[in-house]
This record gives sequence, C-alpha cells and structure tokens, in this order.
Amino acid sequence: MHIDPIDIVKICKECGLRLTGQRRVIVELLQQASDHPDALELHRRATKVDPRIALSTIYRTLSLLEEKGVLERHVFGSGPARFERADAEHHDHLIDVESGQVVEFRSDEIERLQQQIAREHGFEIISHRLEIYVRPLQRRKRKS
Amino acid sequence: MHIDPIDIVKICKECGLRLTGQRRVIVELLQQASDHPDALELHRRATKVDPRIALSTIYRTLSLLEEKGVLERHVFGSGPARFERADAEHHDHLIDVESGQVVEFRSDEIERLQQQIAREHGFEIISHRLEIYVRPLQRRKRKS
DNA sequence: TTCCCTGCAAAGCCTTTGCATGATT
DNA sequence: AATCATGCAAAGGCTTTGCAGGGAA
Repeated sequence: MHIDPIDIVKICKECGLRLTGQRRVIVELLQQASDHPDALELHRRATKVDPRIALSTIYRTLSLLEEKGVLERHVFGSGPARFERADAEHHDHLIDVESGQVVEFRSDEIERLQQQIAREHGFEIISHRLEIYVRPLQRRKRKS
Repeated sequence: MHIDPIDIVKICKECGLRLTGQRRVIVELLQQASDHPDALELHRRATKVDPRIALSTIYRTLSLLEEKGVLERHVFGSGPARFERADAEHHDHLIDVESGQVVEFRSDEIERLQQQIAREHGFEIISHRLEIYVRPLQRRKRKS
C-alpha cells in the first residue's frame, strides 16, 4: 500500500497560504512519523531541525492542516491530542495501555454495521471513532 | 429494562467512605439524569439543592464514583468529560452534532468483531469506546 | 510593499490539589 | 475525639490568542 507524500507546496498554493520554513519542517516530520505524536513531541522533534520554532506555531499548523483535511486529530483516553496523516482509507485504533503503542486496523464489517445503526436511528454519519484499549494477551494464566 | 438505583449508602458502607449530604445530592442528580451531564452542569443542578456545594467536590465525587465503578466517564469530541451511570450492559453512543443530543445503542455484533480484532493482534481488550458523530437524516435532497 | 505568519507571553478551559475548616463516624 | 470530606483558592496540563516584529509573495 503506497501513500502519496503530503504536498505542502501544492496545499499552500491552492489555499493561498504562505510556504514557510516552519510548515515545511512540521509536514516533513509528520511524513516520517510512524507513531502518533502530540504537539509537544512534535515540537521537540522540530526544534532539532529549527531551534527557533515555537510551540504555538506547532499548534497553529496542526489545526490548519487538520482543517484542510491533511491530518487527523485523535484524543486517546484523557491525554493530549495526537496527530497522524489523513489516510485515504479510514482506520481505527488499538491502544496498548501498557506501552502506549498504537496499532491501526480497519474492519469493513464494523464500518457497515455503524452505517446501519445510524440509519436505523434516523441519522447519517459525519465521522466516528473507535478506540480499543488493550493489553498484550497472556498465553497462559499464571499466579499474580 | 429496569436499572437498580445507585445505593450510595451501601457503597459508602462497603468502601469505608462517609455518607455526606453532597454525595447524596450528586448521586441523586445522576440518578435522575437522562442526559450525560458534565461537571459544571452537575454543579449548576447541585447548587439548586444545596447552594454551598463546591465544584471541586463535584469533581472529587465524580472521580471517586468512577473509580468505584458506579459511573462512566465519556469525553465526546474535544469537550469536557460527561458522566452517566455505569450500566450493567455496555453501550456505545451516537452523538448528534447539531443538537448535542446523545443516543445510546448496543451492537453485540460490533462487540464480537472487536474481540476478534484484538485477539488477532495478540491483545486482550480492557475497554473500548465507539462514538458515532451524526446528523439527522434528510429524507429528500434539497437545494442548500 | 503588503499582508500573512511567527515568536513570545498571557490567557482560557477543564481539572486537580493544598490547606484549614467543618462534618461524619 | 478522630478522621475524612469539604470549600476555597491556587496551580496544572493542554491549547488558544493578542500583539508586535519578521518574512514570503
């Protein structure tokens, strides 16, 4: 499965936004990220490239890119918002509460069931989120 | 479907907690609530019964009752935490983004699929949340 | 040159916490 | 009487915002 890179040049051109160094850096970092970093983590990574970049710029850029549909914002548990590239194909998340690791999955069947449930209640779906909080499976039971 | 009332007397007795007027009031309000109020809203309602009750007491009591398994905490979208009685049977939520109304539903099939997905990834489920953000269905298309 | 964008600091929202007072056991 | 719970106010985390200076078009 190939994912097109985020074309920040094109996005800025189309939206009449300015192509700043900060935006380039943030997009590049999100491009590379295989995890789901939050604003602070992104700021840590960004300052390694450009030490002058401000946390507020991170927040502003993330909101902007989310608004343009380039990024998705997730809030797991009661933690800070975490971001990832908007995928062409929607997916949901398994969150390992012990390690904090996030695993993506997709179930067409669950998607279908949701559509059905919404329709039965007289609604149409705008968006949804499904988060499954998990821990690694124990093969054998043992004494605690 | 009948739901047993929250027995705050019993809960306090069992947990070695004190049965205060504030706790009675908060539990009583949650008992009656058919919506999913947040702490501030609960405080508004509580002060009508006892004007001296503090917001921090609301928060403390809500956390306490959540911890005891009496209440469930939900965070919809980016809003404040909202609370409801813990039901014997788990359910998920449809959130009408236009009215803010919350509709509960349950799908055994979705529950089953989640179990299966978690297992396939080598995890066991601790908890999960499924929120479907919706708007009322339009019967006919019309010009905007 | 124009205006958008940034950095900085301050404020905002929701929630938690420290501490002295007050209530329940 | 001994604790535990409360009220009040302050602080805490995350995020947004106001504003003046800086940079892209």
